[in-house]
Amino acid sequence: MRSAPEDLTARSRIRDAAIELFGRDGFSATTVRSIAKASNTSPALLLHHFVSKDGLRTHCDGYVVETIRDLKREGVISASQTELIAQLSAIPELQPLVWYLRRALQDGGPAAAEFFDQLVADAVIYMEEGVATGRLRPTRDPKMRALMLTTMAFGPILLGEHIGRHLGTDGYDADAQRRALPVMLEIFTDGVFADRDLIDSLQAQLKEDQS
Amino acid sequence: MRSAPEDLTARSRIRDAAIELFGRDGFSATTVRSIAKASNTSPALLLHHFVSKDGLRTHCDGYVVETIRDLKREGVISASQTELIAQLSAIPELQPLVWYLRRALQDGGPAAAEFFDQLVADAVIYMEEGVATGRLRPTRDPKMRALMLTTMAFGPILLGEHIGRHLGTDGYDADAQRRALPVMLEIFTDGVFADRDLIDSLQAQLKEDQS
DNA sequence: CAGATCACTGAACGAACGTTTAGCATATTG
DNA sequence: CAATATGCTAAACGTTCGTTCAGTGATCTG
Repeated sequence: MRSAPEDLTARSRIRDAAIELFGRDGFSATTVRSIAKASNTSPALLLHHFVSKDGLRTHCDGYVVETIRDLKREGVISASQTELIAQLSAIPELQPLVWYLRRALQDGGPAAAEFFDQLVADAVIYMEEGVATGRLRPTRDPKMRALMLTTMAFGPILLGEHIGRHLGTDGYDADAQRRALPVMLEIFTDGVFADRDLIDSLQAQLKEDQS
Repeated sequence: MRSAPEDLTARSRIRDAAIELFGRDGFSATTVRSIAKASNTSPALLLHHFVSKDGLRTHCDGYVVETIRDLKREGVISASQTELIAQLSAIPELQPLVWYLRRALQDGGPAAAEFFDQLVADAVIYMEEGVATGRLRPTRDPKMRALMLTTMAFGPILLGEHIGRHLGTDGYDADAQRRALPVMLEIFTDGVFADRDLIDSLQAQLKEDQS
């Protein structure tokens, strides 16, 4: 993933090939033999290093989570969920990582959970700072807002195929993100609802429920 | 899906079981034998009716798309993408349909594409009406806004597992949606960004590019 | 330099997969 | 009433799956 395959140890070549194939085709559609072939090794060596196919998945999960954490610490990528994936996508070598995360977030499992929770926790802090400096509006429920904004930020990423079909791009790539930016800023600066009836009536009702 | 399994023909029982299992476990993790068992039939009968496992998938795709279209026409569910899934989730018998769509949207395929495109097209119309009546803010790019709002609306649905973990709910169910509603209204009424620097500078730049 | 450890392989195993086949009832049709 | 079609099944086929095994050559170790 970082240099030419022939330079790396067989163990890391297997891991990189697995991350790419698991992410692209899914876990159960990826065979041990296809990973061995893609990494120029043998099925037996794969199991020699990782015990079983499930063991390899667990190893990949841990590796991906750790890599993301390292990239954050090194400042290569920021902790903001809206920018994180964009930044990852901008580095071609890390593209398989994005695919893998995409697949893992949907299929579940501990790696995806840890990744997602870290993202939400970061968003809470990031937004607290934004509110303090006056860049972001305050909210009555910071944790809920961070949670919902994080999940919504993943919508375009998870459905990148359909965005690509509409915009003629390769998924939700840099070009698509650039073209979507104006309406995204529109939405998140001025909102979408023009009148305040909806939110006012809800807040009145919530106050009534409290008393 | 509509009444007790023993009342239906074997053909429809197979189809319903397939929709449930494909949606829950994915296509390649679901076996012909497991579908046959869940529908109280035999693998041979499944292939007698649907030629192959792929044929069954194609049939399910068509059935799901057609069912959604019928429900829209009958007025059981609305065409608004933000409410559609919530309305589908509210009808327990249709829950497998939501799972199936979720899986199909991620895996791709013609059924998911048609479903998604229909959703975006409906959103464009729905929002045009909203702007005309003054309920929604106007936008410079109605199609792009409809596209992005539709994809973002799917974020919480696709990542329901993680929302459930944070809120203690069963995914993005009715309870989770109710609790998220205040911040969602907050976000889509007042926005998130407090100052207009971001959007102003972008618009200035866009104007500059035009000239 | 003997012995243990390590990276690695080809061949094979049992299980499970999607699919085929031959055949059995029960209707429908000429 | 014979003939055809339909709904359905048990058994088996060939393939591919994840995994095991026996063994080879290189490298490290005492």
